[in-house]
Amino acid sequence: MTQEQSRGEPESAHSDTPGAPDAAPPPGRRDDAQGGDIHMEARLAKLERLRERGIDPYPRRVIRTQTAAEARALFEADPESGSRVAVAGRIMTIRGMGRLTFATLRDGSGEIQVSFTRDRLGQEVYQDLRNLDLGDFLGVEGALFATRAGEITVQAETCAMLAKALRPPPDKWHGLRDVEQRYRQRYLDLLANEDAREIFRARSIVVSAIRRFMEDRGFIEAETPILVPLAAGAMAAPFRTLHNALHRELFLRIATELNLKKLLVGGFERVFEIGRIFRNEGIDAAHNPEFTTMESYEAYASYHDVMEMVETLTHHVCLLVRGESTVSYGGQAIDLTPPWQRLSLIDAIKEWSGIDLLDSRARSADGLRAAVRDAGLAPAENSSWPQMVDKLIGELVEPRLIQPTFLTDYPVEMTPLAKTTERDPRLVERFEGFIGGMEIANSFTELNDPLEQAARLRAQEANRQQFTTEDFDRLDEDFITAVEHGMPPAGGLGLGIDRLVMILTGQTTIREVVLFPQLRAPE
RNA sequence: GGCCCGCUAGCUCAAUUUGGCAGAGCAGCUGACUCUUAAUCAGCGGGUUCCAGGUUCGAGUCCUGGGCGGGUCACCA
Repeated sequence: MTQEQSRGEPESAHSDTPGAPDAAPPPGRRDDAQGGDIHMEARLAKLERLRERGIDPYPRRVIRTQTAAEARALFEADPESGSRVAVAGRIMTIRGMGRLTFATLRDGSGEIQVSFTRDRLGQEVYQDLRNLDLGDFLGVEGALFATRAGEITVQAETCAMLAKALRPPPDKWHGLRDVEQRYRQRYLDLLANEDAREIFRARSIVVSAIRRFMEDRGFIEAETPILVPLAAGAMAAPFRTLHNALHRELFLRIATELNLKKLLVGGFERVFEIGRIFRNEGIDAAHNPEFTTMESYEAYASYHDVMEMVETLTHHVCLLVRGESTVSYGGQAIDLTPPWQRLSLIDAIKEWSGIDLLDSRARSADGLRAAVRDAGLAPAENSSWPQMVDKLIGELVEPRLIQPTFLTDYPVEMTPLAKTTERDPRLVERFEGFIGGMEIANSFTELNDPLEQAARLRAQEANRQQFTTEDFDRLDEDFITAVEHGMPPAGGLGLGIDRLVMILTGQTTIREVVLFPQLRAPE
């Protein structure tokens, strides 16, 4: 290292060996589960040696005038100029050959090779290179040149330790494979695996593209409470928590729906929220207990308008992320170009199960249960009518909807917040959007009749009593009061961001698109 | 919760079939080397084989129980 330091003992002539290694900590082996081992001891010894040489391993100031990518571009623009640059990054590889050493630095823009020679740096500083390890952050200043092999390289004239790493990076060749460790220590995954970096870059693009798309359409973004006195607006079990000062039980929201609708009452005509919601249920390839949705509400629109918006938005985001309209998912080519297929739920179930949900025999829970059994499924003994419809959709319909499809017009029993259709009061104006056999969107023409809304939610409460499950919505009096003040007709939407990112990045488990997915507690 | 698979050096993996001294590459340490890029070459150190029992002369390997992870089914938007 150069800069201000380098007043050590002149090294004994022949050996390039720096300080004696016997100053290392006691050799007792330990392993604190993270590599508190020989590697860490060696690095701590090097850290100490740097300090003895008067070098701060964690300096406050950094001189960087180019990113790695900028430095390379500079050289490519004019290979003869010998431009001087100052780059900084993490040491990914280092190769010493006597009095010449090459290292590869990586920063946020990419990688660049740097070279050190004893001739240029002097013996003392060159010796200090022995205190470098993979993973350390280093700053290098010098002229650009191309090696015989053509690699653009910074010929170091000075170099400075920017941050010493005490633990080694993942295997530089194999990367990090252990799935659990990839999730628990995502930073190592990002460090080692370009694929992982790409997924989360794509996710960032998706979120920002959705936000811009909505803003361009005149929607304003809202942030509504996550801690709520009643978890309503969807059918799911909530997480509970306790507010100490209020001595009150609170819940984590399971949807942003009801508060956003209150904003419609308040006069905002187009609102959306991108945020985390929480559902206390099982964890699998398609479910993480906390996940991100974009919900939007548009006054004077219907679910037909929302359908158009969803297909346009999804296609737009796909183009931005992938540069084309198609994605490959689970070995199938999927084309997101609008318009997407529209399919009535009643027709879909009739076609794939033979059951006509509007037929009088299928209207009762017992009648439907018999029909579902005839269709080869095994509904639970006391399952409710909506639960069995849900099962039919999940087992027979959803897996077939690989190409983007809107499933439309659901039974009123399973959708308390949507307006009924004009031609059939047993159905509501609702659609769900499916891609790759996975639900990614849910939308209604919102129910704005306060009396009917209250009655429908009371029916949900009654069902929850009868079936003692969480599969029914709750009656939120504050929400009813708001609707009683008058809510404009509106089209609403819930879009699953995580699943959309899965589709767009070709991932088949949600954990690959959530930075820190929920896992069981260690130990 | 049921079933299946996995857990071996810091990392990635062998050895498990047929019970018989637990190995390699990378990383680490020592040395050589001025154009490497998974640098190379020589040498060295490094293991509670996830845990606890059991069978056996002998267990990484077989048996039982447990832990953690993954997959799948069930549950669940």
